[in-house]
Amino acid sequence: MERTLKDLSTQPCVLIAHNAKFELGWMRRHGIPLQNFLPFDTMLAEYVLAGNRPWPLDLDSIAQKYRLGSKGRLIDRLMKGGVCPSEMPEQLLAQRCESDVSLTTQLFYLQRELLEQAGLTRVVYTRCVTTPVLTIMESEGMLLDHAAVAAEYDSLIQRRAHLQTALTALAAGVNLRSGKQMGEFLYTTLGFREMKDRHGNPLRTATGRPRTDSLALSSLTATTDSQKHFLKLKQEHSKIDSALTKTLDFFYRVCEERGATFRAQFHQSRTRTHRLSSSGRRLGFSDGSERGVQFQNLPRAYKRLFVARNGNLIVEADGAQLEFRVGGSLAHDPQILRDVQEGADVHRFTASVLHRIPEDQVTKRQRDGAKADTFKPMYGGMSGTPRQKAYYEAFRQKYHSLHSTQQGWTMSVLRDGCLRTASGLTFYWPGTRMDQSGYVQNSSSIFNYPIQSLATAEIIPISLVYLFWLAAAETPSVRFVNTVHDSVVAEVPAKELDKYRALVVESFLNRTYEFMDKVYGIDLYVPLGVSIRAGTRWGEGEEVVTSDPYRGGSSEDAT
DNA sequence: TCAAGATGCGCG
DNA sequence: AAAGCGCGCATCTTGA
Repeated sequence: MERTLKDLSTQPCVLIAHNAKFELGWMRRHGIPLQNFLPFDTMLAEYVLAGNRPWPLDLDSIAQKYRLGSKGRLIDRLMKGGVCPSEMPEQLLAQRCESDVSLTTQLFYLQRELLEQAGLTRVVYTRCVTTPVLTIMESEGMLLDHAAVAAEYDSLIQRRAHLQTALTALAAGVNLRSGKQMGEFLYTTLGFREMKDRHGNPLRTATGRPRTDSLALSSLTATTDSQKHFLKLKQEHSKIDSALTKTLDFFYRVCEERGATFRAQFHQSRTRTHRLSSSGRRLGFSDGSERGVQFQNLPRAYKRLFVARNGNLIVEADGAQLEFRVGGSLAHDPQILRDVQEGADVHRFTASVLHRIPEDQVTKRQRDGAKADTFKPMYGGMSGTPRQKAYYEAFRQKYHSLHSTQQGWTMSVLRDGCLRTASGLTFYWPGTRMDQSGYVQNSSSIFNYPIQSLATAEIIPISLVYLFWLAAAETPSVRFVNTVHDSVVAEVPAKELDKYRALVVESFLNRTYEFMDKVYGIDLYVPLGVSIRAGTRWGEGEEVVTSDPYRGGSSEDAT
């Protein structure tokens, strides 16, 4: 007897598909509930087997690699050419569907063996259980506040016009957006001296052109008032121009023409560390332009332009110091554990070394300025001023267990060309060598991948999946709208806020510990923490930090 | 005229 | 000689 997908969706069911999010998206649009489907995604399986190797992930390429034959090219060409399936030869289309199903099935059986041999089955399922959640989240989109967007847009448009007039007077005929023209103007016409490294070599772009980005501009020594004036105007112009062209112009049009809501996609197989990436769904506008904005690099200052639907609250849950703590767990670093237990202010330590003063004399300004340096040495950062280097050295000494663990990773890559990490996911750096000075190629990536990967490709997705399904059962009117590496954003009715907060703590801490232990055999040595912020607009509201209540951590208000 | 590369800039 | 990691999008430049 034939059963429909809708029948199947009422009981637990494994769905085997290549790029399952695509199929799940169609099922969702047809009103089929997704909670009973466990996908096995052959694309994600291949991605997990690849680790950080850039293997092709389309079904055709994989089928060829496994010698499963190739699917018909004609339908592919028609699809690419934008032909609607209803216009395609029915016979060919049916053949193509059957061939896809057959290829995917054969691929599944082959991958199942390979994954088991490699100890990667659990990693694949961790990826796969995230897919239905992302499918639903992608379909929600995020809502802008029309009035707030319009006000910000008008003010930036005006300001940019003003800056443009002023800059044109100072740099007639120079295209402010052209690095080439800007470089000639700065370093030839105005005669600025380029930023140099400590050996006196100019810091150039990859192709040897002088840099004109904001960092380079702020390093220039302006001698005259008009030079100072120009630099100031140009830096402000770059910032405003980038905000307008990349973000606000799009927001404004979305509000005017698209009901103030826009969507993005999440990609599970794009990054080397297996964290997610995002890209915007492109929208066409009345001026003929077509553009999109992704969800993971929105300017922080513009979070306040987003609101929840139905007058609800926007709630952001954030993994506290996530990579630092996960690094501490992987290395069993007692100093990181102490820092977390005592709620130490890591940036204050940075500032005290940089400014050579005791920690209790560090000002807020010095502390904030030190933030950029704090975690640079965690991923192998070495270069900088003598004081920065002194700090990097101090970091390596203070967290010596972390550093020696990372060196151990580097040594095993030198020996084997690859590194198997805590989850089993393996990264490959073939041909890695040490040079005369003792510097190992790829060492920064080797320091980073195991930490970034466990933190943002395993821990947060699992927390998200637990939170999503707990909320579906207990606070069903909560709508999940975004996730950004260490955070989850949801729209929550005010009267359900307390209940939702409890679910966040339960999922980000207890359930995640349980999963990491049962599935991966990983006992997190440093407790995780989660901070929650709830407000009418995204990013507003008091932040409340919770450390693990069962591991001696404390609950405190963040400052 | 078009595609690919380079650059700059936003986020964690 | 130099050396934090990971992304996506807009714009300009380059080369065919």
